[in-house]
Amino acid sequence: MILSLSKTYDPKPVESKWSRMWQDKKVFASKIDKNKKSFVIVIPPPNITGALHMGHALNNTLQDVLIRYNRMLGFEAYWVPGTDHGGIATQNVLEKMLKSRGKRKEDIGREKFLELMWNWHKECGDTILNQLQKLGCALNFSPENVRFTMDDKRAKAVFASFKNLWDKGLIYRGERMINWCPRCGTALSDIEVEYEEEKSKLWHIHYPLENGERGITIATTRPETMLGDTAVAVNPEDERYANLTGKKVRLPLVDRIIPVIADEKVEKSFGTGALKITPGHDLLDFEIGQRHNLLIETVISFEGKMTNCPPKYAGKSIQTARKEVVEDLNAGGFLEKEEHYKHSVGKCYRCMTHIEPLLSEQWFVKMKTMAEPAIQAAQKEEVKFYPETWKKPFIEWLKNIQDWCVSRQIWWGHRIPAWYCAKCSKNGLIFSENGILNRITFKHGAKPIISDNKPDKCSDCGSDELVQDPDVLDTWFSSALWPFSVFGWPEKTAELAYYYPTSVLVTGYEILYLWVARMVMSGMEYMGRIPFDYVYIHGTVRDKHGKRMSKSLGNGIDPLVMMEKYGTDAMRFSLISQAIGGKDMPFAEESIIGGRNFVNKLYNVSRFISMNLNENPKTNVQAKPELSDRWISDRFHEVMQSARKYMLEYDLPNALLTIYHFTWDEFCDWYLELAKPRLQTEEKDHVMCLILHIFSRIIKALHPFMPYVTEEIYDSLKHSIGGKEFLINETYPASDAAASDSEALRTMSSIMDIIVEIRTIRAQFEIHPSKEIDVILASKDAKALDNVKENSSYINRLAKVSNLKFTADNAKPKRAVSAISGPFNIYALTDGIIDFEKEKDRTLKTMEKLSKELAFCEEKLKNPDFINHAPEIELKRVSERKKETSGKIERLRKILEELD
RNA sequence: GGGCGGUUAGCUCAGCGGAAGAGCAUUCGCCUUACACGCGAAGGGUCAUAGGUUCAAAUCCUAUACCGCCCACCA
Repeated sequence: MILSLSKTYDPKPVESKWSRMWQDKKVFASKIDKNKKSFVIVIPPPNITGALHMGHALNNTLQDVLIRYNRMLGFEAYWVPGTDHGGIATQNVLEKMLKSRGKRKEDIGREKFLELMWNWHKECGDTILNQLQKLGCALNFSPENVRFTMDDKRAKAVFASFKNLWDKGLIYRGERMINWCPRCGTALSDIEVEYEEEKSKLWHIHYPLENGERGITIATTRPETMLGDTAVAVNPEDERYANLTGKKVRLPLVDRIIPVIADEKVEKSFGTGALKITPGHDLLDFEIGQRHNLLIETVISFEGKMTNCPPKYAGKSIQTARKEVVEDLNAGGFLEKEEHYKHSVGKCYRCMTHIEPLLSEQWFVKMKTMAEPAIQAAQKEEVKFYPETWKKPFIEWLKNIQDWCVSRQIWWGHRIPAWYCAKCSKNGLIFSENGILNRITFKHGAKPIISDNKPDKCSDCGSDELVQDPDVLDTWFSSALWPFSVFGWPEKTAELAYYYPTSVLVTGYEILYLWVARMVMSGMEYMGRIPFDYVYIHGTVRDKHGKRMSKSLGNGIDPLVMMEKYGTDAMRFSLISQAIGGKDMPFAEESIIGGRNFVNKLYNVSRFISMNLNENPKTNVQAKPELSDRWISDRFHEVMQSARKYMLEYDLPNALLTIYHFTWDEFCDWYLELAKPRLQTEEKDHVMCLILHIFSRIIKALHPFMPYVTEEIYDSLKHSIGGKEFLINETYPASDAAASDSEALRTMSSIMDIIVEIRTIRAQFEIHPSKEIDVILASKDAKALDNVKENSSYINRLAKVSNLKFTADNAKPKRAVSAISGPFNIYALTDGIIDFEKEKDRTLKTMEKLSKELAFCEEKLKNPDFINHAPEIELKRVSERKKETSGKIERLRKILEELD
C-alpha cells in the first residue's frame, strides 16, 4: 500500500494522527510504580502571554528527547505539564488589549479585570498546550494533569510558603529604595532590572555658596533630580574641596540651602569629584543620606511624573523636566559643561521602561540564610550543572544574594495573604492615597494577620473590618515552589514521595538566578533536599546573524510556521543538532532543510522496505550472514554504544548526529545498495530480515529525537516485525553484546576504499555512470586479495565493474588507468583512448602526497626525542605507516615507469 | 570594574594533545525503478596574533587584538 504513496514524506497528516492518538490512549500518563525508578522532569511552565517562540521549541524538544529516551530505557518517565500565570508580563498583555479598546484596567475595576485575566488564562493556556502537543511533547494533556501556577493546589503551596517564611521571620515589610517601573506601576526585584548602555550626557552644574559666591560644581546624568537634592557630597580625602566641606550651598531653581558633606563613597576621580545627593531617587544617595541624617525629598512620583517641586515642572514627565531643568540652569548661568557620556541605564525586564529607584514600603524575603544550603548543595554537586561552567556563577550569585522584594503593585497574581484591621492599632493600617496607588502602610508597630482566607475578626480588638493587602506576590515566588508544588506540596502526597526530587531541569541560562537558584533554595528549605539532580542549561536561539529574536526587530522565526512548512521532526532535528555545549545558536530557516531531508530519507527507506517485503516471508531462512551483514551489525553496535554514551553526558546533538550519519552514510549508501541485488535471489527473505532488524532499531534509536516519522514508519512495519503499540514503550536499542567483528570491519573498509578509488577514476576520466568497465586488482598480499575476492560482487555492483580480475602480478597492463589502495594496485581498463597526460598528472600528484607522508614518518622516526618519549603505540603507528607508505611508493614508481 | 565564552573551509559550526571535519553553498557527472528533499566525485583552511610548555599543539599555558554574554549602586 505504501507503494502508491508519494515519493516525499508529508508530515501533516502523520503528525495530527499520532499526536491525537498519543493523547487519546494516554501514552504519556505516568503511574506510581514502586518497582521502577522514576525519571522526572517538570516543565518550565511557559508564561501565558501568547504563543510559544523558538526558545520554547528548543527547550521543550530537549526535554521531550530526555523523557522519551528514559522511558525507553525502562524508567517510569514523567514529564509534568503546566503553565505560569506570568504576573506582570501577562497583565501587560491584557492591559494592552484593553487599551486598544480605549480602556484602562482602573476603568473596569479589579474584580472585572481579574475575571478577564482568568478568561485569558483559559484561552491562552489552551493555545500553548496545543502548541506543545504539536511539537510532539510526551506530555499528558488531560486537564487534571495540567498544572497552573495559580490553580488551587499551587495557591495552597504559595500560602504555606508565605506562612512559613513569616513564622520564621524571614519575610518582612519595610521601607526601602526599590526598583520601580513607572509604566507597569509596580516594584521589581533587583534581578528584574536589565541594564543597557545608553548615550547620554554628563551635565556639570554649579551650586553657588549660600552667599552667592563661587561654590561647588557637581556632575550628573540626571539633572532633573537636582530638584530633590538635599546635600552635596565630596570625598573626605579630596583636598580640592576640603575648605568647602561643612559649608552650605544654594540649590539652583529651588533655592534650598543644602550642606556640603564628606562621604567616603564619593569617587574623587569621577566627574568633578562632587556628588549631588538626592536621597529620594538614588540608592547610593539614599545610603549616604541615611548616614548623614539628610532629608528625603521626593520629586518623582510613582507615575514617573515630577512632583513636590517648583510648579513649573510639576506634573511633567521626567524627560520633559530634564530638558527644561537643563535649559533653566543654562539660562541662570549654572550649567558649566555638557559632555557626551555613555552609561548603563536600568530598564524594566517586561517593558523596557526606565526604572526609577524610589523609596517605598514593600514585602521582602531575607535570603542569606536560605542561600546557604543551596550554596552547599551546588558546591557538593548534589545538584550538577551541564555545562559545568555555570556552577561558579551560580554559587557566586547565591553568595552575594540580597533580600528579595516580593510584593508587586499589580492585580494578577497570588494576593499577599496579609490582613489588616481598620480599627485597632496593633494589627492596624493606614491607607494613603498616592496617585494611582492605593497604598497601605502599617501603623507603627502593628502586625498583619497572615491568613489565606479573610479572618472573621481582628484577633486583637474583635473588629470585623479587615482589609487584605492589595499587592500580589512576584510571579517567581510561586515558580520557586514549582518542583514540589506540582506534586501537591504542602500535602504529603504519594506523588511527592515518589517523584521528588526530579531528575533534571532543562532551561536557558537567562533564568538561572530568577528561577533555578530560587527553586534550589526553596527545595532545600521545604523538602530538605535539592529539587533536581541535574540542571541542563541550553543556549538562546538567535537569528542567523546572532541577534536576539524579538518582536520589535521583526527577526523572529515562528516555530509553528516552521513545523507547518517543514514538519515537526525536521525542526526538532535542526534544533537538537545545533544545541551544542549550551551555547547560543544562530538559527536560520534553511537549517531545517537538512532535517527535512533526513526525515524524507527515513520515509523512503521504509518505502523501499515495503516495496520489497513479501506477503508471507519465509522466516526460517538459514543463510550464512555475509560480509556486509556482519559489518553493518557491527557498526550498529558501535554506533549505539557511542550514542548512549553521548546521552549520558547530555550531549544530545552528538547522540543524534552519530545515529544520523550511520543511517545515511553507512546503512543507506552502502548496506542497502549492496543488499539490492541479493533481493533478486533466494536470499531475499533472509536479507529483508536483516534490513528490518537493523532499520527497526534505527527507528527506535531515533524516536526520542523525531517522534512522528519514526512512529509512522514503525507502525507501517509492525505487521512484519511485531512490537508494542507505541514506540515509546519499546526498549531503546542496546549495543549488542556480540563481540566486535574487527575482521569484518577491516575487510569491508578496504573494499569500500577500492570502490571509492574506482569511482574516482570513473569521474575523472568521465566514464558514464551506466557504462561498465573491467578492472584488475593486483596485490602481493594473497590473504588480502582473497578477502576481497570473496566479496568481489560488492565491487562489481558499486563501482560498475563487469569483469574483475585478481592477480599477484603488479605489472600495469597497457591502456589502463591506475590507482593504489592499501596493498592493492587497481587497474581500470577502458575501451576509449586514455588521456595519458592526465593519468600522469594524477599519478604524480599521488606520488607527491605519498612522498610527503613518508618524509614525515621518517623524520619522526629519526628523531631520538620522539623515540625516547613517545608512547609505544604511537611509535608503532608511525612505523607501520612508514612501511605501508614506502610500499605504496615503490609500487607507484613502477606504474610511473610503465607510463613513460 | 569583575567573571565567562568565542575567534577553524564562502556561511553556520563540530573537533580540544598524535598529520584538519560536518551541514549548507560551489564545481563536475548522473532521472542507476527507496529517495533529485536523491546518487557519485571534486575543489576549498599557514585552525585570530605573539610567545611558551611538549618528542608532538587547532587542541595545554601566558599575553595581545577583536566579538559576544553575565554580574556590579561609580553619580
